[in-house]
Amino acid sequence: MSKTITRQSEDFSRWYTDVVQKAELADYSPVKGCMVICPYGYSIWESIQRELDGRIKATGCRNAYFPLFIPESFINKEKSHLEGFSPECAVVTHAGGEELQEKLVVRPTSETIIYYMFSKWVKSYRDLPLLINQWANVVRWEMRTRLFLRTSEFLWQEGHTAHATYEEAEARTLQMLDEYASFAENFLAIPVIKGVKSDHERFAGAHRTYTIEALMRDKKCLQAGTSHNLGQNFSRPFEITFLDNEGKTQYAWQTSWGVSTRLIGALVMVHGDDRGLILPPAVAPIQVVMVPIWKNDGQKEEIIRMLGGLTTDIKNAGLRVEQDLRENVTPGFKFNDWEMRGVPLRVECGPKDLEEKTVVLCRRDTGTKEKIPLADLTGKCVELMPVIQNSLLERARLFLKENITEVNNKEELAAVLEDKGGLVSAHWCHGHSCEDIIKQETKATLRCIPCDAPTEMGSCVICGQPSEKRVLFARSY
RNA sequence: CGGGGCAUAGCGCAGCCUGGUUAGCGUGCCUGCCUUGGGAGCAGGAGGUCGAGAGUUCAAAUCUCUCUGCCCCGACCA
Repeated sequence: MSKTITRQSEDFSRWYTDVVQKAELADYSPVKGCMVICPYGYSIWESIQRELDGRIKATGCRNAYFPLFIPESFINKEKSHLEGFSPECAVVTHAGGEELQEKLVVRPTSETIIYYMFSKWVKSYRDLPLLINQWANVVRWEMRTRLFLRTSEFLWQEGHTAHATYEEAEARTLQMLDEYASFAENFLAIPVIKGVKSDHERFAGAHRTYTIEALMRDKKCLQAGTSHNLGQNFSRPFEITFLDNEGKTQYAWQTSWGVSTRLIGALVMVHGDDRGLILPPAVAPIQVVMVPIWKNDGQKEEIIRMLGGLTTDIKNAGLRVEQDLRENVTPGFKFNDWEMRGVPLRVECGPKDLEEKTVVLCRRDTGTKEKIPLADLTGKCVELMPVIQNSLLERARLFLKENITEVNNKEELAAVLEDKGGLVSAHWCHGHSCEDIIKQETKATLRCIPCDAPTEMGSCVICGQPSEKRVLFARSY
């Protein structure tokens, strides 16, 4: 393994792969397109899970678990769902040494199997709303894969709900979109744009798809989460019906929503720099790392004792702290190593500090080093956590803002996408052919119709037909 | 599925064109010494079906053929 990672400016894509592997987030598996999530990477996922699971439950959902295998006929029940997913499904044809009577699809998403069960569970309007979430792995046989961003198997949570009215389902769809946006911004320090997908980019089987879009440091966009209003598209084929309070049979109105391990890829690409990962304190598995420095055995003992005391203090203050007592590597190596892993704060403690009753505190996000009196260390660490968290969010917000460009014609749109990159805000007629022309000519896709876009009369940058809102286009992952 | 490339130690590579001692280098790993305030140094050591199969030859990592796998570009894509 080489000592340095590729610079972002040199090759962002290689930088990303280097960081993911060298920070030990993930590794390539022997199975094509699949990845191994390493302990450090998995602890980030656990951190995401813990927080998001709490937020989801707070909205009234309960966790459940549905099978990995779905009867092939289930996938076939909803036409656009089938068309969307069947090309990328892994299918089990044999088991127990025999050919199966009905093939089993390894879930690419669980709408069908969950709604089969919903049809058994929902009988009365009193059973609604039904609010279920599951944490699971799903499989989609992608042609081109990238660690965390698109792998054949990935981990996610998928929420599935059933409601008595369209309005309730729409409200739940938007509620979860807001939860995701709030989670991304406040926990991951990733600012996002909330919006609606075009008909073309809509989830296979959905009535309407909402998205949160984030901008990576290479100015490419990433869909960081989605929330779908499914209408009655699934409740009809799966016969999820209930008797309303007038005794009439009604089909349920449904939603589904999810975020995945892709969020880890977003964390890397939104905050990272040439030294590696930068983790916001809220999500960081290790928030403070303690590095001892010594010249001889006498000092070593004394410094380790002092470090141990400080570590306990910091831990008791509620922070996630770890000591790096490895003896076979130098302090310099450790500095670089922990910077690679994105730990927000590093405490250096050596002979000089012992003498002066201080330590050196180094911030990962700014790189600044500060000499701190021993007595002030814990307080300072606690105080810096929200400061760093906020500083990362503000930095990312500014970057996002600076990289949304309004354009008013096709030439401008192409030029901005080519030279500046980022998101372009343009008028569009809602026609699929215009969307497609832009994709063909600029490789940019329609990311979303932003929820907060003001009404503004204009004309489609391709066909010139009237438009009431600007929408966002960008090249994306 | 179309175009291009690669396959030799855990990882990254050289050797192949022009066949010929015991297949080498960097890094990582192990042991010891010495070091430690920004990726230390020295010494010793372990580690190889040279992707698989067949052929040519006295002799194949090296030449020929077949197969397999992977990577890049395109096409495709929640």
